[in-house]
Amino acid sequence: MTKTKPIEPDTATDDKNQQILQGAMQEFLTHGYAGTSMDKVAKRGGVSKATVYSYFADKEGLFAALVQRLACEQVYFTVVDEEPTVALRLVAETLLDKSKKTPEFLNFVRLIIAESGRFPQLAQTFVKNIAKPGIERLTHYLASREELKLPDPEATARIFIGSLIYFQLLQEMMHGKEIIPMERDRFVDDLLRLVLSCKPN
Amino acid sequence: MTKTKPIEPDTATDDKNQQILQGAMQEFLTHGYAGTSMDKVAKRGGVSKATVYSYFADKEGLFAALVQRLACEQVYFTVVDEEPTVALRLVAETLLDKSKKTPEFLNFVRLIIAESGRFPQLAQTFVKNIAKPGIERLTHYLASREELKLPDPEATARIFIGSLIYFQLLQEMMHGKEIIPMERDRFVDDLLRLVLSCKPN
DNA sequence: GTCTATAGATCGATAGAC
DNA sequence: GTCTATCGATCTATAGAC
Repeated sequence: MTKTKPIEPDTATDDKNQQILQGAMQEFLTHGYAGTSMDKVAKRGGVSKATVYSYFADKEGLFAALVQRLACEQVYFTVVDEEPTVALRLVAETLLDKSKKTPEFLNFVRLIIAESGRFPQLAQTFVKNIAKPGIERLTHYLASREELKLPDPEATARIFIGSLIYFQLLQEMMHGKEIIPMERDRFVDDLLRLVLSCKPN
Repeated sequence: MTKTKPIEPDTATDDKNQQILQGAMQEFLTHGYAGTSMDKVAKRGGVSKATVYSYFADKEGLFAALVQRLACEQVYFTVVDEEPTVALRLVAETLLDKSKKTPEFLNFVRLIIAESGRFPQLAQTFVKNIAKPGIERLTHYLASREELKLPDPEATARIFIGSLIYFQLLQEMMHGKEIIPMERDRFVDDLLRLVLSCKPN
């Protein structure tokens, strides 16, 4: 903001670097990897194309840097230490609200899936930084609640999260809302019923 | 196969048409929409580029025609009329084996998700022709098995299918197998336990 | 009908001025 | 460091020969 630039050790995140990544994010999230041009990235970031290439080796390097940054920032959901009916419903609603509160997240997931064939290690970055921690948090919670008597908390955690992600995938990402509509609460109710009212034989 | 071409009314599916679509399929499924060039489509189909444009108006038209065809051919899974432990396990294993038996299917789902932002109506074609019938078949089965006493068969069907799709998405499509491994049977066992051993309070 | 050849635009990446 | 200008390749789509 200030015109006089304060003494800023170059260890900090560069200003232009952030500008470029910001512009790159909008382009890649909207048009995908192949559909994004370095010209538009430069224009969107308010710099010249040569400047982009002075900060990133090539298009792949820029894309990888962007995915790394987004994968570090985003958090799927958190689990509060309350009784299951409260905590699990909160997890479900957090997940289902995620695309409303941060609409870029839906596009980010779409982008990762779209490029998971051509950039397998970027998909693995997503799994490692976002999906895995989420599964582990929920697994830990389910295991800690002994009253649930779950024989396999990790499998149940995957079922819980997976069915919610699929719901979002079908209704929002693939625009299935109008074709196979279902109220959010109705789905969550049945999911909670399955996990909570289930006792091993 | 025969050299002498039999009298074939042009109402039937054209030969060149099929060649082009076949070539287009390999290219689009591998490289996505923006990453596919009409030159390569033509080369892969064994025709010239001008011929491609004589059969399809433009790149978007070709892509739409391909998705329409694939969405009509593919079938998610079928439900046999056996007792739940048998029928549901068969559904689960059919779904999880789908990508092994027809590896193009994984790429097809990836492509649909990848382009669901730019081609929403093609995603809806997928939902209408593939996802919705699958959900409806399983819903009908779950509702017909009164011993399950499921209060909301459709929601349960979505949970069942969704958790399986997510498993495939994470383990195979996003290459999460090595990062968060889980045996297929262990996951299916827990999913069946949830659905089968659950009685309403 | 199907081809070759090519137009016109845009791509990723770089050279050279400042 | 950042810019403008540009290269060679590749893109979608079409014109014109056969």
